[in-house]
Amino acid sequence: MAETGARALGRPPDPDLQDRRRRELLLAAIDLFARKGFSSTEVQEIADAAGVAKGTVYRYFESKEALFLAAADLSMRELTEWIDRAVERCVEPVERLRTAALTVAGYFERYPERIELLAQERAVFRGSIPPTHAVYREKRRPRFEATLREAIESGKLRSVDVRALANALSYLLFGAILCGSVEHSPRTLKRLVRESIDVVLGLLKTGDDPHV
Amino acid sequence: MAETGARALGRPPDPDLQDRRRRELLLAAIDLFARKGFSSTEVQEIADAAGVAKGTVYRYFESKEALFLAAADLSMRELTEWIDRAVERCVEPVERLRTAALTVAGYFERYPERIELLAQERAVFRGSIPPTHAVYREKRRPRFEATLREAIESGKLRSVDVRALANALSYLLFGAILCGSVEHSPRTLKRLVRESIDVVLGLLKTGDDPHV
Amino acid sequence: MAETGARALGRPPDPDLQDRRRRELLLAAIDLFARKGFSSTEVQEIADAAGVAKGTVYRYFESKEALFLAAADLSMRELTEWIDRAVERCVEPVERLRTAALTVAGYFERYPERIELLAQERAVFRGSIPPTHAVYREKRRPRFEATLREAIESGKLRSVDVRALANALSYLLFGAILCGSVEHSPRTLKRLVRESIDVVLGLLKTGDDPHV
Amino acid sequence: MAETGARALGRPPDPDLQDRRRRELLLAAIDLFARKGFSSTEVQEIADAAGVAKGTVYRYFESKEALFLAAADLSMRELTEWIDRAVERCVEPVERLRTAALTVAGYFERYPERIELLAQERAVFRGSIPPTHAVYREKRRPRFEATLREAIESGKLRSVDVRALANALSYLLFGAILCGSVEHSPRTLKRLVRESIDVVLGLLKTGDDPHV
DNA sequence: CATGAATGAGCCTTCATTCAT
DNA sequence: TATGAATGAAGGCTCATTCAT
Repeated sequence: MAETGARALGRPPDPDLQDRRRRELLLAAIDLFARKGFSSTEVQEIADAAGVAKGTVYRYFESKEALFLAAADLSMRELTEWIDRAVERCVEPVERLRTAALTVAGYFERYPERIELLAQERAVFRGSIPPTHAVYREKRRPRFEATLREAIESGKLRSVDVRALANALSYLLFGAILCGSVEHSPRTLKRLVRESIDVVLGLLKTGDDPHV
Repeated sequence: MAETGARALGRPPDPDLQDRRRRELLLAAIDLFARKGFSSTEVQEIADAAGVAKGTVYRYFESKEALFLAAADLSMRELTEWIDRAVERCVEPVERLRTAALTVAGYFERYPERIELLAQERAVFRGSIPPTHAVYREKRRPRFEATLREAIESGKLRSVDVRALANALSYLLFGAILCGSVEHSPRTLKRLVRESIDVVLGLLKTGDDPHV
Repeated sequence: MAETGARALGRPPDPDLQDRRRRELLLAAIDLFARKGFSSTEVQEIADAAGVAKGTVYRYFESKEALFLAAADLSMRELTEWIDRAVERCVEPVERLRTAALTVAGYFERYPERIELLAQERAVFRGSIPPTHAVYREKRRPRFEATLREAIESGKLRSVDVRALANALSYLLFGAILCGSVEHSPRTLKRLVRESIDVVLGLLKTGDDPHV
Repeated sequence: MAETGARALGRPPDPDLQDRRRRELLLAAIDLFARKGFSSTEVQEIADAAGVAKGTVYRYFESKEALFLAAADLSMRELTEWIDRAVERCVEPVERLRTAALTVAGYFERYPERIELLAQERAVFRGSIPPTHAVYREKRRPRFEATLREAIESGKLRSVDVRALANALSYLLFGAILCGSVEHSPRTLKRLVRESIDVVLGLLKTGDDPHV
C-alpha cells in the first residue's frame, strides 16, 4: 500500500516502514489494552500482534505507559477526524449537533474496543494526566457552544443556558457510550444515542410538539 | 446485624469484631483502590490501613479481586441507601427525580474517591462481570420509569418516550459524575448535576416556558 | 546448633533462624560474587545456594547491590576480628606489626575468594561509596601508627617518618594480597607477604644487619 | 604503522582512517569504561563518543569484552612506553628505580581514570585471563631485578634478597596507586608514591642514616 | 483465628549483537 | 565498508497468595 517507488534509496531508514510499524503497534495496543486491560496486557503480546520483537516496541515507545497513551490519543484523534469529516457537510446547526453525536456513536460502534480505552486510561493514570477524552472534549467546546448559540439565535432551538446545555449533551453522550456498550450490545450504540439525544433535541425544538 | 446469639459456641468467633473488621477492610479498600488504582494498591497497604495482618485479609476475602468487588458493592449499596432515604420523603414525581439525581451528586461530592471505583471496576474486570453500577441501575429502572410515567400521566411532564427519557437522564447523570469530577473540582459536582438536569427537566415541564 | 529450647513460643519470628538465614545468604553471596563477579551472578543463584526462594533474598536485603555491600562488609569485619584476636597476644610492637600483616595474609589464604570482593567492590561501585577496605583501613590507622611510633621510640626500629612508613606498609600489604593471589597460587599468600614485609622490617630493624 | 603500501587495492580501505578510528574507539572505551565501569557502559556510548555507528564498533572489535581488553592493553602499553622513555636517561640504578616508580605515579596522575581499568579488568574477567598489568609487570621483572642486583653489587643498596625486594617494591607501588587514588585525590599520587618509595629506598641506602 | 515470613511466577526493560541496505 | 534498526535473551524486582506457628 502506497509502496509506489519509495524506499529505493538505500540508507534513509525508510520512514514509510517506520510509520507503518508505529501504526501497527498502536492498533495492536488499542486492541489488546482494550480487550485485556492495561496491566493484564504484556508488552510481548503487543509485539507479537504487531509482528515485531519485544525490543522493537521500545524503539517506538518509551514505555508501556507511553504506548498506552499514544494508543488512546490515536483513538481520540481518529474520532475527532470522523466528527470533522461528518460535520463539515452540515449547514443546519441542529443537524450538525445530531450528526456529531451520531458520528461518535458510529465510531464506537465500529470500534467497540476503543470505548474501553477511555475507562482504562482513567483507571490507570489516576489523575496523573488529564484524560485524553477530556482534553479533546475541551478543545471542541467553543465550536460546540457556538453551534448551540447559532441554533438558538436562529430560532431553531428554545432559549436555554448554553453552557449548561452543552454540558448536559456532552455528559449524555459520554454516559451513553460508556453505559450503552455494557448494558446492551455495542452494536446498538447508534440507536441508543439517537434515541437519547432525540428526546432532548425534540424537547428543545421550538414549536410545541416534542415529537422527535 | 441480626447476628445476635447465632452460633455462639464459645469465645473466639466474636461476630461483632468480625463485622467491624470486615467493614474496616472494605473502607480501607475503597479508599486505597480509589486513590491509587487497583493494581497499584498492594494488599499489604490495605491490611496496614485496616490495622490487621496481611494474612487476615485473606480470611475475609477470597482474593484481591473479591475484595475490590465487595468494596465497589458496598459503595453502590450505600449510594442506594442514600437515594432511598432521600426519595422517600418526596411525593411529587418531578421533585423525586430531581432529588434522586442530586442525591447521587451529593454522595459523590461527599466521597469523591468512590467515583474512581466505577472506573476501576470497569477497567479491571474487563467484561468478566457486569459492573456493579450497571447492576444497581438496572435494579432501579422499573421504579425510575414508573416515576416518569407518573409525572407524564399527571400532566407534569410532556409526553415523551419513557424508556428513551429514562436512558437519557441516566446517561446524563452518569456522564456528569464521571466527567465532572475530572474537569472541575468534585466539590462542584452537585451544582454541575443540578444545572445539567434542570435544563432537561425545564424543557420537559409542561407550559411553554422552559425556565428552570 | 544453639537450638536449645528456644523457639517454643510460637509468634516471635525466631530471630535465630533469621540470623542464620541472613548469614547463609551473605556467605553464598561472598562465594558467588567472588567466583563469578557481581554482574554475572544472578540473585536466583544466591537464593539457590542459600536454600531460599528469590523473594526471600529481598526480605533480607534491599537490592542486589545492598547484598553485595553487606557481603563485602561481613568479609572485612571478619578480617578485622582475626587481626584483633591475633594481635592482642603480642606485646612487642614489631612482632605486632608482623603478626597483623601475616594474619591478613592468612585470612585471605583461608578465604581466597574474598580477595575478589575487594576488586569487585571497587569496580562495581565506581566511587559512589568509599570502598569497605579503605574504610576499615582508615579506622585502624591510628592504632597502626601508634604501634610504629612505639617501636621507634623504644629503639626497636629506626627513626623514619611514621605516616609515610604506615602508608608504605599498608600499600605493600594491599598490593601483595591483590597481586599475589593472581600471580601465584593464593596458597602461598602468607609466604609471599612474609617475605615482602620482612625485607622492609629487616631494613627497619636497628643494628646494621638487615637480615630478616 | 609500516602499513604503507600493503594491500592498496583500491580506495575504500584507507588504513590511516582505520587506524585513527581504532584509536579513537580505544580512547573512548578507556574513558567510559574507567568512568562508568564495564557493565554500566553501553557499546552505543562508546560508538557515540568515537563518532561512529554502533555496528562499526563490531568491525573493529569482536565484542565488548575484546574492546575492553584492547583498551586495557593500550593503557598498559602506553605506561610501558612512558617508563621506558623516562628510564633510558638514568644510568644510576637507584635513580632508575625511583624514576620508574615516579613515572608510573605520574602516568596515573595524568590519566587518573585509567587506574580504574586495572580494577575493572580484574573484576570483569574473573581469572579467565591473566590481568594485563600482571602480564606487563612480569615482562619487566627481569630488567627490574637486574637493576636491583646492579645497585646492590655496586654497593649502592644494602644486600637483601632481590626477589623479595622486587616483589615488595612492586606491591608497594601497585597498592599505592590503587589505594592512593581512592583515599586521597589522584592529584597527589606522585607525592604519595614518592614518600612511600623513599622510605624504603632510604632504608636500603648504605650508610647508616635512613633519611630520605 | 491471626500472623507475617516465605514463596515463586510474572513482567518490564535493557542492551550486546546481527544483518539488510 | 558503515550504518542503525531489529532482535530476543537475560535478569532484577514485585507482590498476591500460602501456611507453619
